[in-house]
Amino acid sequence: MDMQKPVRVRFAPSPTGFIHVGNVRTALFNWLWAGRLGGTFMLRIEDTDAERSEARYEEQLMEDLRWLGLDWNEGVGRGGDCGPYRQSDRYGIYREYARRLLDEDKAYRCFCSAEELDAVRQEQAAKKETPLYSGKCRHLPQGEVDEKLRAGAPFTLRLRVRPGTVGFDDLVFGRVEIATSMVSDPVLLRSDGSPTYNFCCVIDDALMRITHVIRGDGHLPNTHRQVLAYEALGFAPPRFAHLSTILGPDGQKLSKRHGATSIEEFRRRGYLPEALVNYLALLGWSPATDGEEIFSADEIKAQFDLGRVVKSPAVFDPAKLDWMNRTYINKTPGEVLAKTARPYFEEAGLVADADADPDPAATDAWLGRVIDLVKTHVDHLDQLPAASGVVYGFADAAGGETAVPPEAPLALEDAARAALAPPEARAVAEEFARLAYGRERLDSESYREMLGGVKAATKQKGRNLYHPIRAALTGRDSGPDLERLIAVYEDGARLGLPRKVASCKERLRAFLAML
RNA sequence: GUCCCUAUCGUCUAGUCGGCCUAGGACACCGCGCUUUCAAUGCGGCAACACGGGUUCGAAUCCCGUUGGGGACGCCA
Repeated sequence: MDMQKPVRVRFAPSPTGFIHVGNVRTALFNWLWAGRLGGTFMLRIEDTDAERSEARYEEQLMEDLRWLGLDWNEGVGRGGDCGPYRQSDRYGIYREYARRLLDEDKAYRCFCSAEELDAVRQEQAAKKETPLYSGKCRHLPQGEVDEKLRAGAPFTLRLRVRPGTVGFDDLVFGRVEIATSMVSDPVLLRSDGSPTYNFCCVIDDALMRITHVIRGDGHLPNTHRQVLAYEALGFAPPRFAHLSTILGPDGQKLSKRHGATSIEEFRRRGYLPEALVNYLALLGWSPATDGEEIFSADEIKAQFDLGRVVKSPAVFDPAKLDWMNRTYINKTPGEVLAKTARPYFEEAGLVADADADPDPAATDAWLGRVIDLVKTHVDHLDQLPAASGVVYGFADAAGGETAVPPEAPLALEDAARAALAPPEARAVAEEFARLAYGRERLDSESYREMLGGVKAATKQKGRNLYHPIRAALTGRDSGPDLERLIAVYEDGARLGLPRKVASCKERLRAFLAML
């Protein structure tokens, strides 16, 4: 265990589906550990399950990692001197080691059929016994083996598990030790000659000089088998660190029915990668200092310590993720958010597709101001178009995902109508409108001047002054700061957007006519 | 069934050698303040050591048991 050795860790997913938050947290902890210690973070693809592995999942998974900023510096897509990094490209290597184990009698051929083994297991289960391999083929006389081979009988290769105990010192769970009598002789090679996970994993981690295996705690029992395999192969085992499972709010393993779980889905819904990374890092790990929880990836990297990872499973809390995402959204300037948020506005028909937009830069700049106005109301970016109703003029689809009416007229909400009902309120609104109509150009500065004019003419102030103006201008009785909103209305009106943004004068005329 | 792991507020967690813990922080929730309004924000509140035995002058912290939760027992990974 010399700590001088450069740290090498790997993330080794199977491309059998969309990658979910649990896997990503594993990748993240590997990435953080490598980053903290200035080591190598490798991506290896475990596609020995030919049935379920698909190339598109591999693509997706790499895209997800890149999006999150979990860049790997060796492995699939990056190369390196320990390749190939896809297990399906390494079968020759596994065969070679299997041969060696067989020659050294550390492994043996098992001629039991899958059906046979299954029957035995069922029998054992029925008798309430621990289902274990009987060891039937462990000591087959050589003559019998030769005979079966001559007859072309299919066989698997099993590791000969030694008596005694196996154990290892897990970086998060501590010493874990069991009697080898509790572990069946693991199958190394299937009857079709393909290698199994436990075998590939050991050979790859050894050959790729992995120093720390950081993975889900579902592998904890596998680790015993793997340690035995390391022994048989004559390799020194790496350090292990097992991460507890992430559960859904009901305490069950996180799955699709808990809502969004795939990274792809979080991205689609407008979660920021830095928020997801921050949240996931705090699931099972915490910094040594109490208090602050908002950290950049680099800040986390600087403090990350496997020794501070908790052993018990953590429940994924969407509400806290939302809070964190909100925090990041509010920290990020609208003009920056506009780049990632624009597609949501395009989809809602509020801005033209970028390639059909005569001046996309102007649109983005304006969109950034809209976003700054309404972003404190959203949990994730895909809610932005609906939250922008106050600018576009449609009635707020409260909670509605993308319910943005394309051609609806300006909507005067009941609360705004009520706010304008008293004669004094109406007088304020009309005086404001009169001043606005008389002006060529409206902006934040002229708004302040007009406000003074209305104040002088109507003798109203405070709420009685602002509220009617807000209602007559926005059709609502609450919303963002008027001074900034007015400029956004005016500039939006000049932009020629697919869904026209009404100017202040147009709004005043329309709303006052509705009373 | 057998084996392994695990157990602090509703949730994420701090608590690293037992005393500094009348158990701290964050999310959620509730209240108050700020603000023309809403949101944001600031302040405050509610809320936990699963249970039972030990060991000890002293236990959330150590030991045993009970209960709850998770996992494994595959020619899946």
